[in-house]
Amino acid sequence: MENLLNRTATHPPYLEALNPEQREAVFHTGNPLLILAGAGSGKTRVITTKIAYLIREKGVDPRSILAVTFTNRAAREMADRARLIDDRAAYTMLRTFHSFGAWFLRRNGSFAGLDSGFTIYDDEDMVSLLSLIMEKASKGEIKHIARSIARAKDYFLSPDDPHLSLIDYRKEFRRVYARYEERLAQIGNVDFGDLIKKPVEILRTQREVAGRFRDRFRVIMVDEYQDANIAQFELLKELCGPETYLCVVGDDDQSIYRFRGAEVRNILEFPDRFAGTDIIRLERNYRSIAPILNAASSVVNRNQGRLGKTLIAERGNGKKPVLAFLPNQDEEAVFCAKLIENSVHPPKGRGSEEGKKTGSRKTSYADWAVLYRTNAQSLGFETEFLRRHIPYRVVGSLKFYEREEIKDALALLSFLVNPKDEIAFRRVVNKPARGVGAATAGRIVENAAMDSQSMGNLSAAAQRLLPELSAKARSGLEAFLKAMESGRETLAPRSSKTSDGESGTETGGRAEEEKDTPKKPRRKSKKAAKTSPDQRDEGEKERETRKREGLNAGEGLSACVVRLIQNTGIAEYHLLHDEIAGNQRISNLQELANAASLYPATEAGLLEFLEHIELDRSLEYNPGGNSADLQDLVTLITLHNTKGLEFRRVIMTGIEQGVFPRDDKKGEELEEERRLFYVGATRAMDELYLCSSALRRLYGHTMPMQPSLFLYEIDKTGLRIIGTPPRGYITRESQSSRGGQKTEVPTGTWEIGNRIFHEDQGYGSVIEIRESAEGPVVQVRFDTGKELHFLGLRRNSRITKINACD
DNA sequence: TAATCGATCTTTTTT
DNA sequence: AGATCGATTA
Repeated sequence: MENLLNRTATHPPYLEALNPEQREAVFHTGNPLLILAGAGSGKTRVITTKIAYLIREKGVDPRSILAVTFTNRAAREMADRARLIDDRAAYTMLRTFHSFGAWFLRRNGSFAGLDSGFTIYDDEDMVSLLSLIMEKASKGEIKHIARSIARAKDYFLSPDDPHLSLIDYRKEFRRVYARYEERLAQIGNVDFGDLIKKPVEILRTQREVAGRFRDRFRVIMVDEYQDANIAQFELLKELCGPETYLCVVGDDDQSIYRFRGAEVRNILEFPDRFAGTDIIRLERNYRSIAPILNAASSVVNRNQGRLGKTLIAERGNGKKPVLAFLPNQDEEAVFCAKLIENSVHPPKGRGSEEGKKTGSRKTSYADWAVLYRTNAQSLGFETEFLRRHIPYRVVGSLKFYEREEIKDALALLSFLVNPKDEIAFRRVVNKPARGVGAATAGRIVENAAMDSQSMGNLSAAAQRLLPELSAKARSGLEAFLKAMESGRETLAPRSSKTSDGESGTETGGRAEEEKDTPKKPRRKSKKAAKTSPDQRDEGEKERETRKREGLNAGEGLSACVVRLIQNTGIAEYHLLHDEIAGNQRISNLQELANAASLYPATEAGLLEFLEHIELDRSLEYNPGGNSADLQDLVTLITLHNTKGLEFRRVIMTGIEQGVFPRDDKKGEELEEERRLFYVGATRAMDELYLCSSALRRLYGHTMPMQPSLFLYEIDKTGLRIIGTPPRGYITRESQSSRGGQKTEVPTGTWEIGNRIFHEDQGYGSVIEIRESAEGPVVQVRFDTGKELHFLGLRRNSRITKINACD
């Protein structure tokens, strides 16, 4: 078949660019197709080309194509690239799994007792709801249960499922989960898991709905299939009828979301689940030079459970990856900064030579990415980069929306669209204090539940209860209700009974498409979650007073936001409540209002705004001036977030045992960490740097670190090693059987001559040891010449023994 | 009733 | 270091 395809006359240029395997994947029809696409093998190109090909060569209606991704970024990129080939691609439905689920439920949720005006609860809301159910439990327990419930939904397990104990074996789990579901149903909202689980349930029970969807989507494509969880697999199964063409793309070596319920099993067993599956492998890597690919592969090759594939480096040979041993995390940041500075502004004399090596291409900040395992690690790099004026952006899910004041404002908005939202109501009804305490709030909630008339409407219940309350509570509650009403007034009257009357008949079907397609209010609110400290100027003062008197209401929905946060007193509350950060909080609220201005001042617009916030919190901020023309930035990013991205030069940091991988990782979890390493390393096109520090501040203390297990799994001859390797690294064979072996420096015993590190004093040596009632006292002479005594066994000691490796 | 202090505990990844 | 919890205080 491949030969045949190759011989076929001339293809349009957009197809000419493909290699034979890619072309085969694009042309494939009929059976289900599994594309095993290694890192950098051009899978996005295949999917987007395939969409375009189906539309223009096969006459497929773009509206009958559904393409699902896992991240909003991937969805966006795919849409852009497909549209570039053929603008009709704009009419394909290209969404994340969760946004597709939300879209589905807005139209068909009534079959699950869901009103179209639902909002989506995030993890924090989940915890709030659970704490109402588990009154006596600690926050930790509640969080644990919340995780279990989320996981249960990932695995498509309901409270009555016999397999539930596989998720959480505790007896009460089933009961709590059931009550949680009940309560959530009463409120009329959904959590993340529901966005997948509920559509499956509806498709299974409503044959007519399932029929309509199968009718509509004749082609379904799934990107990053290795990240699909069981519930998502079930959703695909329900969407696929006998006529549906299903094509999934994935790479088992890049499965890094197991902790979130992703099942590699899905991809491994795909051919068994979908009869007659054809498999196409894309193994030509166009991104990285061979030495980088070798290093990445040699780590992931240690894994047991994988399909196994061999990537071919189409770009050929090049520079070996650099393995840098640094003394501590501050030096690590300095190392990165210098590396970047030197490449962007090469020291004179060496510049031309450097230029030859990397080709004539000029190096820019944007060529660089600094990768780390946990978000917290970004801080050190930010500090160092700020100091050196290295422009950077931080990519990650933004905590902006998790801030107290923002959550408060969102709760007000949520309560406006869904007056049954108990969580939102409880959050803001007594904020600021209005004399409506938890007891009164509880009464209102109960009353709303009892009374059949109000159908759980808390506003109505509150209104009704007013006469029975104490004078203080009454006036407070009245003020709250009035403030909510004032917010409602800013919204255009519900014109044509928006979308909630479509009980049943509505489908993913015909005419409502216009609003799903390209327009979408883009432009992100580029707000820094952290603000650079040196931002206070004189103009600030003036703005402050203006804010004190009233935030400026822009157009659209922002009027609603502003009205609510003013009239409820939430703005004032935060201003007065937090002496230090009050003003910051106000400007955060203003920022939220600005973001809202992009949406129409209608109930539908408000829903859209809320959904957008829940479903896409990815945001990046660059703390330097946010002048739009400053686009040449270094990228700071977690390993997880890099999937799908590529950079010319990548620095992977913190490759130490205990950080990456964490010490408690073993078995399947350790394999996932290896895959994470693989993902990170294969982002690099030209240059890869691996950093490992001897000391790291961790849990508030400076800890001695050992190189990551993964560094032992790479052949040393394939690396260029700089810095001082710890004892043992050079001599130890690269072997796989090193796992679990602990190599710590014992702190309990002290000898004269031991090298130590003190968090304030720096490095030093033990010069004397005495016994005391409280254990050994060590006398240390620091390299600065200073001498101090320490209790050698104190657990929270600020002094740390280190390997004398230099 | 709420704020505050100190002791104690837990440290990921994200739609 | 930061979050969280309990007890104590105003």
